Amino acid sequence: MSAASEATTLTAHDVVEAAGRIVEKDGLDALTMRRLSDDLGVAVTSIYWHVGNRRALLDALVDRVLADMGMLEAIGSTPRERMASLARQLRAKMLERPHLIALVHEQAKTPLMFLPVQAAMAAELAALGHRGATAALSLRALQMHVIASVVLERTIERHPTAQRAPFDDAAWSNDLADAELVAELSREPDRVELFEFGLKALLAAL
Amino acid sequence: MSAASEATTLTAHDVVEAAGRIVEKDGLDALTMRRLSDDLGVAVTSIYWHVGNRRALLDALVDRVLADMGMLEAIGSTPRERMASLARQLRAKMLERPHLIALVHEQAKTPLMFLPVQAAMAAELAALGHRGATAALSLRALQMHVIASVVLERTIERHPTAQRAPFDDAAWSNDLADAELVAELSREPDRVELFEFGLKALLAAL
DNA sequence: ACCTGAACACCGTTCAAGT
DNA sequence: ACCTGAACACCGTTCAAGT
Repeated sequence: MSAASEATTLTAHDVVEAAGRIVEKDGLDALTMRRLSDDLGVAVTSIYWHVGNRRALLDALVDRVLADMGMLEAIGSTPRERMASLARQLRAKMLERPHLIALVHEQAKTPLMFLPVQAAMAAELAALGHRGATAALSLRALQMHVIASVVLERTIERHPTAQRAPFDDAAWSNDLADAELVAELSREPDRVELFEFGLKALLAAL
Repeated sequence: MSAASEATTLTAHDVVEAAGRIVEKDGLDALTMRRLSDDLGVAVTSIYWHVGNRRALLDALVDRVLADMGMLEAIGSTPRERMASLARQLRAKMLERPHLIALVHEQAKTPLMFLPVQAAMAAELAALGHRGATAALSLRALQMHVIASVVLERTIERHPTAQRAPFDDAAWSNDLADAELVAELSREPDRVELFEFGLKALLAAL
């Protein structure tokens, strides 16, 4: 089931699979047509026969990732708890394959990742008496929070400590200086705490 | 003052300026060393003498953008109003040059754009009785919201209507279907409304 | 139907050579 | 100190040619 790269003829599916492995392991920049053809033990040009071109390959890859997302289950006793659990699960799922979700985001398909939980969240919102345009706005705010959390998390991960401030001292050298605040801001943020803070605020605003 | 591309010898500053114009106008992908050298009427290789390489050029460009951000002024009578005004102004400033802030974000320097307002926001938080770690968390949540808003806005702009759902029908074909919600979600979101919703929720959570 | 090699126009970058 | 052209190793892509 796993050793699929046999001597049998190549399929478009094989190409997308191999491309997915490259991106997941070494990032989008590592996915060149030549590297891909090498991994498949085939000439560069046969890739083009199967998937058209690089752009089409990325489209197919994004579709594959979206299809792999699967359904999530709301857990908790109150509507708000259940919505929070959905948001947390979606976030966790996205963080599992950072490079691939970066690709999805680059292709502006991030909202599609939210679809599997949209209906479930709508049910919870209905339980709170929200529907129509109001429910849509809440849904989108939650969606934006989850996506933002993942996108920013990935950014932090890429460049671990690039947080030094150029005009830091100048900006803070006034009477209002709060030493503990400044010290805290110079540390790396607790991402989970930050995610939970925004999540709680949004749910409370419903 | 503007016609600076005279016959005088080239400087690193000129190179960064020209690069900024290219990115601002045609996006990051349009910035190639050869295009840049053409714009400057110079051989490709002299670029390398002045700025090292492409990576260093991008770093310099990011520094320039960050330095150009300038200070903002808190407007409003209550601390919350003043913080909201700062967030709105920062967002507006970032949206002025989408391609350049995309570059800043790609280089993981987005948090640095928040520095000019950080001290001002800290003062407002102090007025609300928040300081230290609590204030830092609030600050970061606000920061995340502004950045997320801009980053997502840019994504939407790039691919105007790529929001069709593959398993849309299946996901929604249950008894809880809310026709108005579904219709609303198929429309483009009102970005300002979405931004204000999250902003209000975060400020209320303080 | 599937795969290949040769070729093209483009990259970023290096380096010896000019003034 | 500043600028150049030639050259290198890489890209994505096309196309005529093979089986």
